Amino acid sequence: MLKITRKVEYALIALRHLQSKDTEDLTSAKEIAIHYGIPKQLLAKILQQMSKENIIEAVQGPAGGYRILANLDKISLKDFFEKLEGPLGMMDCFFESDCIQINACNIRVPIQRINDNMRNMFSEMTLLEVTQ
Amino acid sequence: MLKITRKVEYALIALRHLQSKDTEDLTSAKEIAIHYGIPKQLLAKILQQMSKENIIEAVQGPAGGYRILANLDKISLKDFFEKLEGPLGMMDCFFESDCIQINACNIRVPIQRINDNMRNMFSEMTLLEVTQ
DNA sequence: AATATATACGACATTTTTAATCGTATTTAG
DNA sequence: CTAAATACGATTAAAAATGTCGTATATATT
Repeated sequence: MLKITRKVEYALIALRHLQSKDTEDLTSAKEIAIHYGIPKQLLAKILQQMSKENIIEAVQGPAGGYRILANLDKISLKDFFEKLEGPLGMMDCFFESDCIQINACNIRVPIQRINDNMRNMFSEMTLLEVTQ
Repeated sequence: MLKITRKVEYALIALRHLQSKDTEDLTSAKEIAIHYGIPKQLLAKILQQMSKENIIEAVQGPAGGYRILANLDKISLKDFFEKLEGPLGMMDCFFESDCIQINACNIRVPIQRINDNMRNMFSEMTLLEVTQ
């Protein structure tokens, strides 16, 4: 539990790789996939998603690829996680209304507190801190 | 991602329930299971595990049940999570040696840093804060 | 214009993890 | 002796995460 997904892991690896290149340089999904031993199609989709979220920029056609678009210093880890994986919550009941409990759940409030701490923590870290 | 498991959730609900009773009182798994709509056998196992970890105490036989044993103010959330779910890490590579990466992983160190922050956070919160 | 190589993306399949159940043994109050 | 509780290994079911397939589109190069 409390794990990040491979998706986020691959995204971070790719970002860090792009970060190490010159600003205008394009890097293909293939290059990154081979370099780090990541399934190519899977990585491609993740890069596409980051492109949709305007974190990176995609250029099509041969000799195409991706490069960093956003200012990574301006994106919090919390926002990054939520762009890729949706709302951040330690329990599903924070998003869905179909709570299993018959009686009022007795831990929702305290867990909410922990959750807020976690969100704060990730709000205070930027993507740049992780990728540089 | 970054979710706690049902196991931990059920454990916290049960602890909070026990916490609300008199110190010497015994409460059966059945009572808690019915009260909160939790599968009884599953909850029983979780209570047994907490008993093994000396967080609660079990009394067998009819009219048996569980009551709180440890000082919940002395158990950090980190320790509690690890007692139930094993070592806390955002990526598997912190425990297992079979990293998928061909080349040296480029994000291990930065992720380690995030991970330390998370562990610190949970180290500074006690079980009592969640269950009272 | 044809070709090769790149991104784009929905649908499907597989694998892993989590959650729940089953069956049986043991303990003990009444 | 019996009923009601805990103890626990083995198995099954469900859910989530991970990976693959197939096809469409864009574009630089020849």
